[in-house]
Amino acid sequence: MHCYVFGMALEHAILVALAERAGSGYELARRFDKSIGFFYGASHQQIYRTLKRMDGDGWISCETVPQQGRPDKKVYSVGADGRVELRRWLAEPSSPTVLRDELSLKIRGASHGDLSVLLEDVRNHRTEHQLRLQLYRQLEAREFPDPGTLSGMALHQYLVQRGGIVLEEGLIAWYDEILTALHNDVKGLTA
Amino acid sequence: MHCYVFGMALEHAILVALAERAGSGYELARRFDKSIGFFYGASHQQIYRTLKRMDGDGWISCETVPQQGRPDKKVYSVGADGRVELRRWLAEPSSPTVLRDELSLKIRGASHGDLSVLLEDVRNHRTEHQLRLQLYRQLEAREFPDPGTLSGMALHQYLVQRGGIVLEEGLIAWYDEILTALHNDVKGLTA
DNA sequence: GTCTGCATGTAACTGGTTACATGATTAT
DNA sequence: ATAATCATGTAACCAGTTACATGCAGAC
Repeated sequence: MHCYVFGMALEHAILVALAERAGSGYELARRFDKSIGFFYGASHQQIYRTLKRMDGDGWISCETVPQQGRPDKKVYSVGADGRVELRRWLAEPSSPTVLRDELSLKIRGASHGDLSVLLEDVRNHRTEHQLRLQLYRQLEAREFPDPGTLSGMALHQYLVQRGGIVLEEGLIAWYDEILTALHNDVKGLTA
Repeated sequence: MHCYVFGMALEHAILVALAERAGSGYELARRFDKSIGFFYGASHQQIYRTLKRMDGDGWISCETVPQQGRPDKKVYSVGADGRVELRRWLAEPSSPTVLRDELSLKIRGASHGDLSVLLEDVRNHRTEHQLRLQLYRQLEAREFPDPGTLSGMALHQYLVQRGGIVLEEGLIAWYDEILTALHNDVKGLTA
């Protein structure tokens, strides 16, 4: 009767982010809106709370930085214990990918509701993911103009970016398939 | 100051499942291990708890069915109020796709740990998703041999299945990209 | 004067995970 | 004997969401 203890991974996401570059809670929240956050979302409240706990555990340390014209900020950086924990966590088998997609559930239950409203929903999701894909491709072109030459950290960041692109492309192809199939289906029913 | 209230979607997943076919908590847990569950995971404890609440809310009703040689089971089915709620929920804009992938986080932080251990982890994930993809393709071939002729519920189920296939293919392509790139990187460093 | 950005948090709630608990039947 | 499948749950805990709360600076 074995049992893996997964979870509490936001701490590790923050550890990775702070190991790349020290930063404040606010700034981490911005970073989690982009890059890292696309694979691991987190709200600012969650981030502040977790930073406090990690500071208490001695994984990170905090320095208050006064600024002119702006509120003070607390800049956190990874300490020795945090680096040990990061290493430990990296060596651990990672938990399976979790996908939670309400839209696919609605597609599955589509016959119990209004199909045209649902199609509008699919179109909206498609638009959103199309925008995100464009953003990813822009970032890719700007930050990694010559992928063949990358190594180390830059290569790792590039590979994660690639994952985002591949997934978004897949989603969009899927939305198109849904729209085509259900559009034909609606026409077939009303004709 | 608008605010969408998302969440509590397991109830709706169960509503969709029970609208397809009435069933017990145990049986729903089995179904959530397959098909629906790939896009919306849920443990049996969660399912039992939620079924109880939904019964209390009058969305579903329960009938105890005695069996020979097996424990009694409680078979739930969707009632009138549940069907109303299902309709209401279907018309609502659906929450964005949530992806939580620890592995991509580890790739990003790879330089702070042992790369070969991480590559093993990527290989394991690849194997798991390859198996799942094979399963999906088997199901597709068995249940939907002639996709062009589908309509209604069968078409909707097929489309969700297609989403699974597209996503798994994307993930596997990504894992291969990672393995190729990091394998070269490791060789470059040790050479 | 109003909105956006910077910057930090608390409190209440909801949803999800883990561990524990029981007990019969069937197959190896 | 031992494990797997069928079948149901409770309790404690942990993680994530939503709402509320404050306050300054600079742009329009």
